[in-house]
Amino acid sequence: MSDQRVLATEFEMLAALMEVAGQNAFKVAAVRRVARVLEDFEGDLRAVAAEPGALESMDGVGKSSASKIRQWCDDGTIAELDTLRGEIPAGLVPLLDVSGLGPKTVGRLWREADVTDHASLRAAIDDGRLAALPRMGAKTIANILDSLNFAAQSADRTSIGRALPMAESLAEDLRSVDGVHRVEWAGSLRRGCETIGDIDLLATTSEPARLMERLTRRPDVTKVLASGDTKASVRLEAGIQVDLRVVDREAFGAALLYFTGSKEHNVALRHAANTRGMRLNEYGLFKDDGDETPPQDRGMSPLASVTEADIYQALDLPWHPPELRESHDSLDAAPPDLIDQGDIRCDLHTHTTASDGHLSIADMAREAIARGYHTLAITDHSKSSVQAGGLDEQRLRSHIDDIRAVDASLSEIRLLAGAEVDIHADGRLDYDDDLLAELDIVLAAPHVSLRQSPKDATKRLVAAVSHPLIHILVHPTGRIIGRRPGLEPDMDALVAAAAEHGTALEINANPQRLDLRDRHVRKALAAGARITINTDAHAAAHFDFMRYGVVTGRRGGLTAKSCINAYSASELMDWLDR
DNA sequence: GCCGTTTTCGGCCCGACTGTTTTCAGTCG
Repeated sequence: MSDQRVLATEFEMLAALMEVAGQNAFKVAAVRRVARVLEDFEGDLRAVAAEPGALESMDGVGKSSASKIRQWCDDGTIAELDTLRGEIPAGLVPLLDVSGLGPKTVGRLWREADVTDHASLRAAIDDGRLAALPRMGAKTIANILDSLNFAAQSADRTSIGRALPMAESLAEDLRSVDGVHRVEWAGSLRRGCETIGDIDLLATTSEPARLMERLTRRPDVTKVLASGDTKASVRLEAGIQVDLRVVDREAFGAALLYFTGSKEHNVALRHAANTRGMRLNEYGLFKDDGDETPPQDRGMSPLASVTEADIYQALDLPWHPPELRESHDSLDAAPPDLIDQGDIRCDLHTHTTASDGHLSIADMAREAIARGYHTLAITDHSKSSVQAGGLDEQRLRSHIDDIRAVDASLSEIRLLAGAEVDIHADGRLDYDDDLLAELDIVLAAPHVSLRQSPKDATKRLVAAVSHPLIHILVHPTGRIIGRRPGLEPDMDALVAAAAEHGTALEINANPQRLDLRDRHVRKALAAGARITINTDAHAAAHFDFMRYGVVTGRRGGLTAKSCINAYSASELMDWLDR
């Protein structure tokens, strides 16, 4: 793992321990912010640390954190963190993730009931120590126990590939309730994050009670966590939490903005409002008259509230698409004109029954035609991918003939004969150049040796993108979200080589991969490299993964102009032949 | 701990809901 990733988890741990120790919440938030900055950092951290003042010039990093980072670079530890680790049991930190337990309660459990981890918390519940504490009623304890049991059997975050279809079906169900005017999802799902914590739904209706009842009485609800006039929270069988808020129609934009987040974007917006003599909450943007009582409770009319765009405009800020509302996105700079799914006109990475796909060449072509594409590349695995039925030289030659034959029979679409060629650990390719030259399109991919050192990975991938016959480096790191981290090449070096040699970098749209990831896309674009978004389809339904790739591109600031898939058929052919 | 067209000190987003309380602390998003 890279220095900054390791250090980010150290700062995250520092923040958690400070919380349990009862330290000032703003300090904790500041430390946590540094963890995020480190998480997002791309480049050579030690080089930056060695340059006087460079760390301090990063947003959110001050003198104290800079000194901790340098300390860690020098001797691998942070004194303050070591001290806290010595004082506070490590087992308390995971308790912060148990729903309903916050820093105050965890601190109390530790100091007043000798709780040090999950197991001792259960023991304290069993032997009645918890019930003996003030403000620890039967319901509170039952909720803690329930959360403990839930946490024990479910993953903490859900892939966007699972959450988005779920949100679509929930929203459809709720839209059918009498009186409902509108239902939309917000939160990290709307921002297109690769994993999401829970599904946030926002609704307008003339009959809130009816809507709340529809959600809380769904057959797949396993627990109702909260249920009020304007808010309900439930847990579904699928192990995911759904929050539903009902808002007034006139306040929908303010509410959507608020519940979409990110938290940091909201804070920045509210700050912007404050400096302009205004006050922003989920009911609208109001003139700040200094009165503590919320303006909407005093019958004040908002300056803006109906749409998100109204609010940005009233703040004199450019509108930000949800995908560009993260902590690292600037509030003042006008966002680029992001690519849309409608801009996508081809899929350049797909598989057939020749290797490990489920459909024939002709069936794949039909799926692509149904999606309005002008071109489809058939790119089965190369010989080293034995487990995937990779093609040896002879089979590939006959596969090329098969693709050309089907292509000749179709007028609606152009089929490209391609291959997804393994990049060996040392950077060599799985086929000879003579054979690669016979293909219309050549993809290179790392499939094995995904734990090699960053240095070796960089060498390997730079060799691939520098090869004159390679058009695209696909799923460049080989990561699988939540399962394996994949390669950690020097992205600066990789995107620079890709830009220099005119090789495109893929955003693999499979929601388990999303590789390149959003921040790498940003880097690639800054270096002038081309991006392509492909589904890696092995079956008909996989063509629909495209939207996850598009949203990842959008999070990286991708425009149609920089994306190969938005080219016309002739532009694409020119690019392939260059 | 961080930051500055209010500020180098004194703030730091703000409201809903729950549970345990007779007015509010803690958590969550």
